[in-house]
Amino acid sequence: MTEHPDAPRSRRERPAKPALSRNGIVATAVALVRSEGLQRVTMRRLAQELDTGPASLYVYVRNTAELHAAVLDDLLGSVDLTPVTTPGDWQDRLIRILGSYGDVLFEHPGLAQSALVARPSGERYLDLVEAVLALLAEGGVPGDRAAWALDLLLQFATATAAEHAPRAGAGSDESDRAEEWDALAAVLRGTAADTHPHVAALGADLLAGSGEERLDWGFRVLLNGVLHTPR
Amino acid sequence: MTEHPDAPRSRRERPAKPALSRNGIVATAVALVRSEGLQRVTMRRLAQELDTGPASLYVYVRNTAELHAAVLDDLLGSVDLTPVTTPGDWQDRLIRILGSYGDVLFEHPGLAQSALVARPSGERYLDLVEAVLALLAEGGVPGDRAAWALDLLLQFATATAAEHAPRAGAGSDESDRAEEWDALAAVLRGTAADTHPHVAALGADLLAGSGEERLDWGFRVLLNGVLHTPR
DNA sequence: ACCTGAACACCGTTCAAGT
DNA sequence: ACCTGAACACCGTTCAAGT
Repeated sequence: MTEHPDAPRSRRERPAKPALSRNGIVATAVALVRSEGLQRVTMRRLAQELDTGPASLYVYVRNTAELHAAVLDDLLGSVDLTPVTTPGDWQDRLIRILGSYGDVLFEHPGLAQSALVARPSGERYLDLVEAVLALLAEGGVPGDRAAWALDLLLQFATATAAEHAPRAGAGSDESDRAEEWDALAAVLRGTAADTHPHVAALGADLLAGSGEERLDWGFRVLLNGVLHTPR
Repeated sequence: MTEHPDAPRSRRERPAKPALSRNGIVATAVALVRSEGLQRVTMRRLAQELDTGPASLYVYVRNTAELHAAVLDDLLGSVDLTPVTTPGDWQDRLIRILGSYGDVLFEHPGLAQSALVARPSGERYLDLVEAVLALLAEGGVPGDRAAWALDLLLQFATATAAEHAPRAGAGSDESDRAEEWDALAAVLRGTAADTHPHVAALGADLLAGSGEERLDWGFRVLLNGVLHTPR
């Protein structure tokens, strides 16, 4: 109303520093996570991006854990929930949704790690929960089991993604991971058959299979298990 | 042989600074984890305890992740593996072993978090793996399934323990966790039945049950699932 | 009332230089 | 050859003081 067309001409230099707000902070954090990865999204770095000091963020965000939860909830917006209403086997559709959830986390394993410790509870997360419960109900899973099955399924997907998080500290990556895998394979090969017969017998089979195959099998194990295990 | 009885009398002040070694470093780290918790066992703090600078540790330990893995493997020595050779139902015995593994991790959730990212591969871990595989074999689980079931079972126990890890940063504790739980309960109560009918229908049931009950049920779900899910 | 500079109390890791 | 002081490049969080 009484707003000047080009109002406060004070000290504004280029892109105009927008006022801080929780949404703005989270949105900037999401953009930063997308472009540079979670490791770089520290309170200090985020503050710098917003052209302020880190202390200012604490007016809108309780701590780093809460920030991560908010970022994750935002990213969860890209989970494909359409299989809820698609025709076909309910287990396959449920696994497709969980797989989509897993995909999001696989791109940000550090967030998966956070999610394990501080479960998100935002809008998008709630939508995901609703979708999973809807399909479990469609499959005839009793309510009391569905409640716990939900956690089992999401925890499995989350933990599997978290396994790929970079270890803190010095930048490692593919090479480190491969090295680790080789080391583990060597340990297994070197395991004496007389002290660890079962390990020796299975040998390389213990490491067989792609992550995707294992994930899919794990989901089916959980679903079959839920169907066969009353409380 | 040619050792002087009270040899190098040089600069030694009281408890005699022992020479550094990988074992000594890990043993000190374990003691420190036991007495002060993982959060306090940083490279710097550990070096201080050993009366040297942090750089010296890197002669014996590649990085923090490796140190954590070594500490965990040591602590795994207190996992009770006796149920392997005890009479009784194999599933119950297996769950007892997994429960004992879980107990160790529950005391050090931060280590559980590390274990998720950098799987241990030490002696004690191998003993645990052997025990789990032995019982799966006793239960008639085919080898190819047992190999993957092993990971599923250990990952579930590990992830469940990791959930209790303290969020990095400012010291939180019981009160923070209770607050979080209340917040989640409030979100569930406030969930509209028309947008999220299944969430609303289950309501507080979603949070029902103690951690122990859920853990036990989870193990049984996994075992039943494994028995019913070929690869 | 709202915001934040500056400080507090730390980190992991590396590497040039010492013994 | 082995070890390490000192530096590099950071952290999260708080709070007294400013506007």
